[in-house]
Amino acid sequence: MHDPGPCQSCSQRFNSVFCKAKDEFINQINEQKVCNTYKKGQVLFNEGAYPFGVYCINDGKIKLSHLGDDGKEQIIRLLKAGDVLGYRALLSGDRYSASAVALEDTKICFIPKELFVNVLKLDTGLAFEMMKLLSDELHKAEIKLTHLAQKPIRERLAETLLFIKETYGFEEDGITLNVRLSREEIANLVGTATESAIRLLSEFKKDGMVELDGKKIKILSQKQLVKTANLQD
Amino acid sequence: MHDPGPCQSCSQRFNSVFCKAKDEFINQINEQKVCNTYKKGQVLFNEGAYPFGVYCINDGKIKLSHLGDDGKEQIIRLLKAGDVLGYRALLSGDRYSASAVALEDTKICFIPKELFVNVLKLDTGLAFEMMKLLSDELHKAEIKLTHLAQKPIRERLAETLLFIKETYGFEEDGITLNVRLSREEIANLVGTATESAIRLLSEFKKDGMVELDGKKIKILSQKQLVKTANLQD
DNA sequence: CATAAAACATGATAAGAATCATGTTTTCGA
DNA sequence: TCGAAAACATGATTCTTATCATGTTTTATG
Repeated sequence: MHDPGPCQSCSQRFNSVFCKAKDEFINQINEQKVCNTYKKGQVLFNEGAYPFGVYCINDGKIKLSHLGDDGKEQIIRLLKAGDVLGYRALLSGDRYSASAVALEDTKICFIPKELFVNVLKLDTGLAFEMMKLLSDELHKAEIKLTHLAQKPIRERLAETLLFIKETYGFEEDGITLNVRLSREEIANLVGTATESAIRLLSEFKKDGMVELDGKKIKILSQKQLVKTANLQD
Repeated sequence: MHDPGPCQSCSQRFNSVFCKAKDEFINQINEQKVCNTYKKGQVLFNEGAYPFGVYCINDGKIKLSHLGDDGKEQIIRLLKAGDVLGYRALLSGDRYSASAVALEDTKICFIPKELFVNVLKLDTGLAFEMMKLLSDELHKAEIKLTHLAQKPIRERLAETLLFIKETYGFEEDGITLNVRLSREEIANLVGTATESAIRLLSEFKKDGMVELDGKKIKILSQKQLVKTANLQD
């Protein structure tokens, strides 16, 4: 349990999809929210479980991942403060299709399903924000899908490093990725074998693109990384 | 130009996402819709263009595809009568991220952006249907993404054939897939090289799972195909 | 109907990536 | 702080898949 204070003055108030929700509803959410702290590695929800609401990250980092048919993890999204999760299953009327696990100690507020749906019904602006969020996620998924189908692993790893940087940014030094991921997690993000991810990271190091220090990854040449990723736009 | 008659009595009235829209809005859509016929191979819209509305398929089949960074097509969705397309870009406020091409002669109604957005604002039920549609598509994309990352091509081809069957069904004979796709298109759906798709289809034939007659594909053993696809659920 | 172009097919080869094996380093809990 | 387990690293090998090459069949079009 933690107390991030009222939603109205939450540090993420204008970062999340709720940014445009009417004050009236923000007040309601504030009254009904339940806040919690999750330790690194703790599970918010598991694939297959029923959703009872949505989660709003106040501080910390979360990974969302599927289990493939042969039991291998595929990380489908990385989430940070201000991000909302759990809405996909809820809006589909499904069970969760992915598990959510904290990548570090994370503060999260839970908003019950009934309230969320009710606010969504009454606040058109929020509904449109939700549709935009879903559309954007769908877009990203389709791009990723195309890259998985068409790009070699070297390019995808470079792209993944850039994606991690976009998502979590750098530490104060301006070059160290601001998240600790295991090599296996990086592989499960790229969609490859752990050994391949390790090997290619070593190559990237040899090529002077990154510096490796345990789980710390420093980006030495973003330019070269972009080139290696071979992105069109 | 074609006249499918009024939306109120459209054959797809209760097949599309508009199934639950209020009569009042169906009337408005009916007044403002513009219907058109597209010949096989004709383009509805191109990746990069601005969306001016959404399309509702009255009859026919459409493929939605991205161009990968190296110019290779990746088919991301197959659409049929009752399906709506073009909403992703519109709701994101983006340009189209995919092109839409008719797989056969297709009758389509166009609904202008302003009307669509307006109806979405006023009809909560429709907004929720849209959110459900987007969530379902996102779910499918995430599953496909996982399979692309983790499954061998043989399994993915089997899965693709089953997917085509789910989408378009069989012809009157009950075994021939009710769509004509080139081997290249099948490959671009699976995410593989054309030659690999051809080769594996031949193997499937040898194994007695399918029968091939030009672009006609007959499913001889769906059971075996499911097994080959190695699906969990 | 003839003919060119596109699509299909199949073999050979090469490249990419997974898997297996083994050793080292780091992490974490008793 | 010690010891076991997990994570990391790297080489060797195998398997999968793409690419290249060539020939055949189908399709479209003047």
